[in-house]
Amino acid sequence: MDRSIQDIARLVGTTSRTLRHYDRLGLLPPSRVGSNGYRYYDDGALVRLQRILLLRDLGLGLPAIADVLDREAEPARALHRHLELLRQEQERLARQIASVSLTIRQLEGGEQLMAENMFNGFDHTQYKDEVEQRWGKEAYVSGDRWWTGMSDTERAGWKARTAQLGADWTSAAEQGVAADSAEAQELARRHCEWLAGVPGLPSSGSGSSDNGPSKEYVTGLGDMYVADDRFGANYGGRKGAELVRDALKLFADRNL
Amino acid sequence: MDRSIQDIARLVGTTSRTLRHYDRLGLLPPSRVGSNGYRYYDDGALVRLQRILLLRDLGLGLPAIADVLDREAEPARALHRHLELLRQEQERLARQIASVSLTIRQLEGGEQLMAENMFNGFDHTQYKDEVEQRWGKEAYVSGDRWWTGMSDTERAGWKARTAQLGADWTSAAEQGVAADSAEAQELARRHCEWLAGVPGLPSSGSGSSDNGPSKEYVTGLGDMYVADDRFGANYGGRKGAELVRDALKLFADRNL
DNA sequence: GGTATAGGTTGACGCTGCGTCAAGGTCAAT
DNA sequence: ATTGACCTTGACGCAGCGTCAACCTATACC
Repeated sequence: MDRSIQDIARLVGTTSRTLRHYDRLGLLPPSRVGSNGYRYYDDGALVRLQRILLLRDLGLGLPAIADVLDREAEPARALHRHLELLRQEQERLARQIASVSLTIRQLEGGEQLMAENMFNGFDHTQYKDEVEQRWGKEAYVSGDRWWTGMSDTERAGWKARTAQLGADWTSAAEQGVAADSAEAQELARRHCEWLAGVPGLPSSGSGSSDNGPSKEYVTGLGDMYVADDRFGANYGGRKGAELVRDALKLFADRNL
Repeated sequence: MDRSIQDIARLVGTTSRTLRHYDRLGLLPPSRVGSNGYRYYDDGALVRLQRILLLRDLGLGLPAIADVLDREAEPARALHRHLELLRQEQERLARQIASVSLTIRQLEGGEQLMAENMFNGFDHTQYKDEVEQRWGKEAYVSGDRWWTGMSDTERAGWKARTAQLGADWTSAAEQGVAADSAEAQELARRHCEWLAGVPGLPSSGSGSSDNGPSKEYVTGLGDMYVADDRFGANYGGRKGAELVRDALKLFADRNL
């Protein structure tokens, strides 16, 4: 009545290695072990194996399967939890697919679309004159190289990260957060951190630990946000831009 | 101008461990390494890192990212391939979700967990011999689609027929009908007919008009009914299961 | 100069679910 | 006895780092 490990494996369409694996995990011990060490499985073990494989096909992990089978935990509850996970995973995938599709469209859209994207995110070249005036030609050149040197893909990613910051600023502005509030100051900190990710900006300190943008740069940037509607649009309109400017100035005064 | 590993890591929102990992993979070597072994990154490295993280967020693996960045392989092509993978994964997830949902509904519908699943063609195809080994996963998939693709009325009808068959087997067993009796053999015929309605089952005829289940499949199924109490429960307990098994074997020997 | 603190370095294990050798016993048949 | 099929127990590999561990370095304060 007992069957060898291979017999069982072929019967259910798996491998002997898997069965040994399950044995070691304690998930499916053989019903009998010969004096030679051979594993033998009876019908009971076979049934258990079927259950295991069924649950596995449903996507449950081996520990979860052991839980359901051994502790008689109500399968429905476990499956409900599992379903939640699957749904989340599916959503994550859907978002990823959307991102990839968007990126592809942008890539294939050519230069035109690129320009629009650049403007949408943070078009450094658009402000060539201002940047040059304030920070000199080198700052502009290196910044421009950085930006134009990016592929469309990268620009899209930069845009995405920037968008999160913009969204946070916007919601803060809508909630009437004060510029000197902890929340706004935290946003300001993130904003500076984000700025530091842009190479070629004038740095305040030469030390490695403090290399954010300079105080002047940050305050000037805030002014620019207010002065230029295109910037403000990314931060919740005029009110948002003013919040950004004020919060940045406070933050710069205090920390830079 | 160079920044330490921690600076860079915080800048882009990752960890120094990750950067070391990328270094070891050759994906992102530091722009400079101090005599003390410290890694330093310049703007170029920062840009590259941002590209890496963007592609990673899109779900690409590190080798694929290296491909895109180093070999100047057209990103669009790589992304198209990647998109294909993502879509497949999403479909797989969708099927899994459908399966889990179905299982939950069945559980909450009140009856045996695995039994009905197996009837649906989910799992009992695993009782296959070597020749039929290529069935299985595919049977699972098509079985799932078959079931979830049915309308409610269809499902109800199928369930009713299944239940009727079970009831008839049970009453036959209770009346002590013999496996080789005309009555039991008629039930066996109905049983095979019913089986033929489940897609993805190994068929006896390779291309013939006779596409019922194979002889081996039917006898194996009978063995399973006896081996597994949950099946037996649908056919009047152990006695019922044994009747089904014996009758099926006889029928298979004679007619398949 | 000593020391506290923060940050740097190179290993190396852990996690998931097995696939895939490697080296060597066992069994049934020739 | 030999062959060939099957069995056993390790142990590495994969993806992408997290997480110690053990041990330098840099900076700053007293």
